[in-house]
Order: sequence, then C-alpha cells, then structure tokens
Amino acid sequence: MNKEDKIYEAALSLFTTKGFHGTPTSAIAKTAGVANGTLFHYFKTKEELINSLYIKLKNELVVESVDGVEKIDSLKLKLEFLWSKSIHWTMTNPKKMFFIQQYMYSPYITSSTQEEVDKIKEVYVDLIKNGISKGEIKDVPIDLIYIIASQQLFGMTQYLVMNPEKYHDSEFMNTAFNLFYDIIKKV
Amino acid sequence: MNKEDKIYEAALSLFTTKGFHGTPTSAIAKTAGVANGTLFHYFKTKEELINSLYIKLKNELVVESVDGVEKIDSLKLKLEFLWSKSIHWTMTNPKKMFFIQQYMYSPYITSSTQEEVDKIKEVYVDLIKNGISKGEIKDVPIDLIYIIASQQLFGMTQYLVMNPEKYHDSEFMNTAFNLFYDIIKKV
DNA sequence: ACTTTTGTAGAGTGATTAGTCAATCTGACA
DNA sequence: TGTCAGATTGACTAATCACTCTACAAAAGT
Repeated sequence: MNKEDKIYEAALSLFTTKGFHGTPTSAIAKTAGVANGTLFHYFKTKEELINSLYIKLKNELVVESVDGVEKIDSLKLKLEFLWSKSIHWTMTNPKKMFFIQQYMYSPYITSSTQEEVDKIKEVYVDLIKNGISKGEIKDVPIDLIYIIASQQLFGMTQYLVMNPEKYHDSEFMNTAFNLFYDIIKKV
Repeated sequence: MNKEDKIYEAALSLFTTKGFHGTPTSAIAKTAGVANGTLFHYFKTKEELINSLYIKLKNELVVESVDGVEKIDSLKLKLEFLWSKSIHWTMTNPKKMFFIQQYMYSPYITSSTQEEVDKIKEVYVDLIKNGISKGEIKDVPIDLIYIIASQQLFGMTQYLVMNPEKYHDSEFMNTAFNLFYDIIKKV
C-alpha cells in the first residue's frame, strides 16, 4: 500500500477512536509508518487531511453502492439494491461509516467539502425525483425524503453493527428493508 | 445567571461552532465572563465539562417533551405529542439539538455518560413495548424501532431547521408526523 | 549522463493549551 | 466579631502539537 493510503488508514482509525483533537499528526504518521514530514507532503494541513478522507469515503460508499443499479428496472428493486449494497459496505467497513456519521456535521468539515459531497448525492436525488413523478414515491420535498431516508439507513446500520447476527437473517433483512421502503412509498 | 450556567452556555456555543478541540478552555471562560480557574472549579477537566453538558441537554429534551404526556390515552396521540414536543424543543433550541447530534457518537462522550443517558430513554422504550404488546406497533426489536424512530426525528429536525417556514405549515407538519408514524405503526 | 521533479525523512520551533496554585473575596453561621 | 467553607481570580507551567526546514534519495524526463 502506498504511503498516502497508509496515512488515510491510520487517520481513519485514530480519528474514530480518539477524535480529531485527540490524535496528533505525529501519531497518525507513526501509525502509518511514515515520517512526520511525509504526512505534510501529501496533505497541506491536518484539516485538509480530514476533509480529503471524508470526501474519499463518501465517494467510495456511493460508487460501490451504485455499481450495477442501472441494470434494474423497477424502482422498488433499485432502492432495495442500493439499500442492501450500502448496508453491505457498512458491514464490511464499519469504521468508515462510523467516521462519516461522526464527522458529517462537524466543524472540521468545510463548506466546500460539503458542496463537493452534495454533488455525489445527485444519483439518489434523481432516483427520488423520478419516483415522485411516476407516483411511486410520496410527494413530499426531496430534501426531506433524502434526509429521512439516509438517517433511516444510518439507524439501521447502527443496529446491525450492534447486532451483526441479524445481518445474515434474511427474514429480518426483508422486514428491515420494508421498514425503509414504507416511509417513502406512496400508499 | 450563575457562573456554572454561563460556562455551560459558552461551551455549547463554542463547541458547536468550533468543535471540541477548536475551543480552548480559556475561550470558554472568556465568553462566559469568568476566570480561567473558575471553570476548573466547577468542572475537573474539559472532558467532564462536555460530558456534563451532554447529560444536561439530553435530560432537558426528555423532561420537556414528556411533561404532560401521561394525560393522553391513545398511543398514536401520545406519540404525536412527544414527537411535536421534541420538535418544538429543537426549534426553540437548535444549538442544543445540534450539539447532541454532533457529540452523540463522539469519543469525548464516555461510556458512563452514555449509560446514564440510556436510562433516560426508558420512558420511550416502555411506550414502544406497550404499543407492541397491544399490537399497535410493528413487532420488531425494540432497539431497532428506537434507533430508527430517533434517527427519523433527527432527520426531520434537520430539515425543519433548514426550512423553518415549514414548521408553521400545519398541513406539512401533519404529513411529517405521518411519515414518522407510518414506520412504526402496525399495518 | 544530467537535470528536474517528486517522495521521504526527522529534528527543530514557536505558539498554544489544560490544568495548577496561592491568594483574595464572599457570605453563612455562631 | 471571628471563623470557615466555598467561590473567584489570573498568573504560571509543563507538556504538546501543527507545521517548517534542510537534506537526501528515487524517479522521471530529456
């Protein structure tokens, strides 16, 4: 693994366990197995590091979840696909999701980072718009649907991380998806 | 206002805007209008301050939301009461809710604080248990319902803080509550 | 082969910070 | 009035930290 990725990995692990202020850049460098100066070669400041990491992870989640969704026709199945892929990503990378949740609204994340990340979510917003116009999704403000759906997904992943055996209980997972789908589907 | 409360107020404001590491205790003291030493008279460490503040706010939210709910009979109305009171608290104290969301899963919050806060949520858990046994709430694990319901509430408050005019649109608020209730009610 | 760019190292530094401490103040109670 | 516990102050300190700087190594370009 190259040094940049090692730094990302070390930062992810330390930020989630000790917090931003609780992890000196020196500790990140040490954990990553690189010199102090190397860290600052790749990232101008500590803040740039956390922002880059955030963008990287958000991208990773979306890219991996979306891959293959275009082959599916029905909206419900599309949603189920995205939902379960997102959850799968979380279950294989719990730290990463934890990081996202922890820093999503933190003051270390700059507004320009937030803007960049907002672009990524377009995929989902388009899907929702489409669903609304076809009358399959409730006609409420898109922002609201989006926030609520993602919060709901976060809640579910939190539960699954705490109760991992449920993840392999397909009956449970089915109920779980419906818990998600019921909010947004038009009755 | 006494000095302890002034410190709480200053800490709330600074922590949410600058983050935990971004606010020196000296800044908290200065904003609160007290001497540096006074802060450490009331709170042994900076960490104790953030933990006390967290507990204080969580308590405030629950106490203010729950007040009066016992007079209501129907489960749905009880939930609507709690839901709208929680939202009302958030709309009148957006900073406080923001603080809670920001630090809920942060490493500065110790596990003993988390335990203390968990006790507070018993009121809600009892309500859910009751609803399940009466067949009014979906029969899924309580922890799951609780997490999902609270995440959903958080999502709604986020939306309302960003779109405050909707808070006074009673038709919207009705739809919004149903968005909440639909997840948990048995069909 | 030579030059330029990029990567890597780690000691060093100036600034900042959490927490201490000794001193003074306040007010309650005898 | 005198005593005492708690409140308040702010200067001080020991430690820490983000970031710089200089030097060298490796690659890439020409």
